[in-house]
Amino acid sequence: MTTGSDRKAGNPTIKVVAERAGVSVGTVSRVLNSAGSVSARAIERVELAIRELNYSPNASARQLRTGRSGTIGFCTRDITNPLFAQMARAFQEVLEDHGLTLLISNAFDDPKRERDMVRRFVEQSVDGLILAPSTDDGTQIIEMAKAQGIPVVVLDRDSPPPAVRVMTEHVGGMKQATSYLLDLGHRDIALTTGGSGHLAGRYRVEGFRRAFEAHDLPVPEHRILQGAFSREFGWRAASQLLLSEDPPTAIICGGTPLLLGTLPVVHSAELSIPGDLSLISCDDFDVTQLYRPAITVVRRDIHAIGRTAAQAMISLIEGIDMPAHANFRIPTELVVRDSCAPPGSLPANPG
Amino acid sequence: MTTGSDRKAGNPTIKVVAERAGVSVGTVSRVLNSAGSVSARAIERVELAIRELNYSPNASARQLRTGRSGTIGFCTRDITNPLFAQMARAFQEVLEDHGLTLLISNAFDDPKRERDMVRRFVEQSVDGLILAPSTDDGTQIIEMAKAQGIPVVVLDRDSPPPAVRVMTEHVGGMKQATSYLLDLGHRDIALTTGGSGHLAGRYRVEGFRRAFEAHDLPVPEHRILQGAFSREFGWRAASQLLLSEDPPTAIICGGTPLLLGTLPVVHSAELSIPGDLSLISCDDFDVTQLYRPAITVVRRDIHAIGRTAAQAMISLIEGIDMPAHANFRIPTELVVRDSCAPPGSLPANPG
DNA sequence: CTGTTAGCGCATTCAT
DNA sequence: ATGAATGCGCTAACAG
Repeated sequence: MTTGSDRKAGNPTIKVVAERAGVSVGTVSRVLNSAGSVSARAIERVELAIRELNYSPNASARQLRTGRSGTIGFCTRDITNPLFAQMARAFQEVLEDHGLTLLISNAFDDPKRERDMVRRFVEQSVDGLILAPSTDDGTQIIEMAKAQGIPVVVLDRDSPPPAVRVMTEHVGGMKQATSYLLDLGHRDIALTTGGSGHLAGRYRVEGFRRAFEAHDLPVPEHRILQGAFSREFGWRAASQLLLSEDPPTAIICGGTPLLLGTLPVVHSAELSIPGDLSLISCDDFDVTQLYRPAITVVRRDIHAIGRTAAQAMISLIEGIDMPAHANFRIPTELVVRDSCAPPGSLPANPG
Repeated sequence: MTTGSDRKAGNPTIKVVAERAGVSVGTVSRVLNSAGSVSARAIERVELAIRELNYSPNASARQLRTGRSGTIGFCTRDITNPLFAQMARAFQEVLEDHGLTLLISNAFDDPKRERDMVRRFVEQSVDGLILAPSTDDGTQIIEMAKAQGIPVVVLDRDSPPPAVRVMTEHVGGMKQATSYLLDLGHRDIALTTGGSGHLAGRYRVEGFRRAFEAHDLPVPEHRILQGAFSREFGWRAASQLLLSEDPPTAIICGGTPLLLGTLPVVHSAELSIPGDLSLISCDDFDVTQLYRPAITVVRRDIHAIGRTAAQAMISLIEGIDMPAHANFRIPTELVVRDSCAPPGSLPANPG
């Protein structure tokens, strides 16, 4: 006996249910959708038939007919990143309450795949799309979705209207983190973050600069390393920074993947934190909380972001009036832990 | 101007494309599916029309007609868990090569939601389902899917045939880890892991026991804490273990969430690793690699598991003969790092 | 309150 | 090589 043989068992259709219940398909459809009025007796008989047949309506047919699917697509850059994983959870929490199902897909940080996934979602007639495109090219994707009249919520990224945006106060958050280091006495601070194609990257750089300006200090442009929001780049940047003749006394990592790339370099260079190097990361997940010393972070409420985005989506779908280019801004908070100290607290790296 | 107004822009249909290209819908369909034979000239005209109209076929209609959707559903217990997130990536890698799209859903560790999600997937007529049910009750879910004739691959869990299973060698892995500790001189070793409703939980306990038996030592049943694969339970178990009069000299955490729950307790009890306590975890992710001291783990190749499962799925779908109850077993490997030492290496916790 | 019917967009069979 | 016609399962409009 082999598997893969008995495909297409031919599930019961609404017609079979109708026959079994001794009513018409119209009536079955009405009880299925709690629409129109049906006699208690009919409801009972239909429900019985449904149970007996283990009937489950064919979503394709329903979608074809109604144009709606009851699903929302979320296209992540990398589902492996806790940022997106946690957001997905938050989305789901509110979408569920509205009978919507979240479908998650993973673009591997590849713009081409991203486009494919969005197209898939559109073809599947999702009722809405939550996007966090990997580059500003993402605009194209957003347009694509909107051209189909599908409501779009965009995360941490600019977007042509009408699309609702949910953004983080990166500028303020980064300015606060940088100022904190400056106040501690650091002057040689480095920032590693995502590329300029990313709004989040640009804003972080902006906040970094503003802190120096507010302190009447020159901005150390050469300490701004802007590459990608990847572990890989985090590693490269940290290597360049820490393995040089003249390492900075502090590093701010503009995202968890950057931190994950930085830590191994810190370890292999046998640098102690915060003795040899002060460290701040953006976003607060397991590593930052459990690492010893615990890492100071610029935190944002992922859950709040997720809920806000999902709520906005609901409003869009339900046709509730909403400013064409609504823009929700989520604040950040500096969580001070043990990874920062005044520079030179301990003798520098032997060598 | 408000959003949420211009819904249902009425995407072009195959009929519109046909008119524009000056051919029949049948011909358009043929070029769309590279089926039958079409003249080069017709192909050209159709493709042009498609581009001009930015046409994209309606998946619902296609699915309704063919019964296939080109999608595989993956129902995770918790997408926030790197285990599932990484598996998802691996699935995708191979599915993509076969033109299949992975749809991920998140069950929040709730069997009821799990059932809902699977039902959703079935209704959406996914071509296959990859499941890792949260409890043995999951059997019901699996049956549900199979009743519809949908190929199912089950991860780390028993299942009634026909469903392909991909399992980890938990018994051997745990036995090896326990033996390692035993050989180091530990006698009071605790194991925290998921409940008995989980195959992975049962197998780990089994391996733990076998190690003691192989050393002709009595099995410390009272040190086996079997609850859930959650951070919450990890925390409770560790608290009970470490905040007692008589703490064990070593703990094995049967999964990353357990470790994440254990670490905070270790910190607040001000225990040093491996001085006061030796620690081993199952599965190797960021925390275990980057934590100082780096944590010894029972590693399994998540990527291999994912690829194997996806390959099996492809075989099932393509109707390739495969033993009805095929069972792939994935080995584990003990990665020794710095979190274990002989017991009593340092004076115990003051008190 | 209920039955009948048209048609959603597409793949496919049968002619030609 | 192509066009015409049929029906996948369902909802919604209409008639009764």
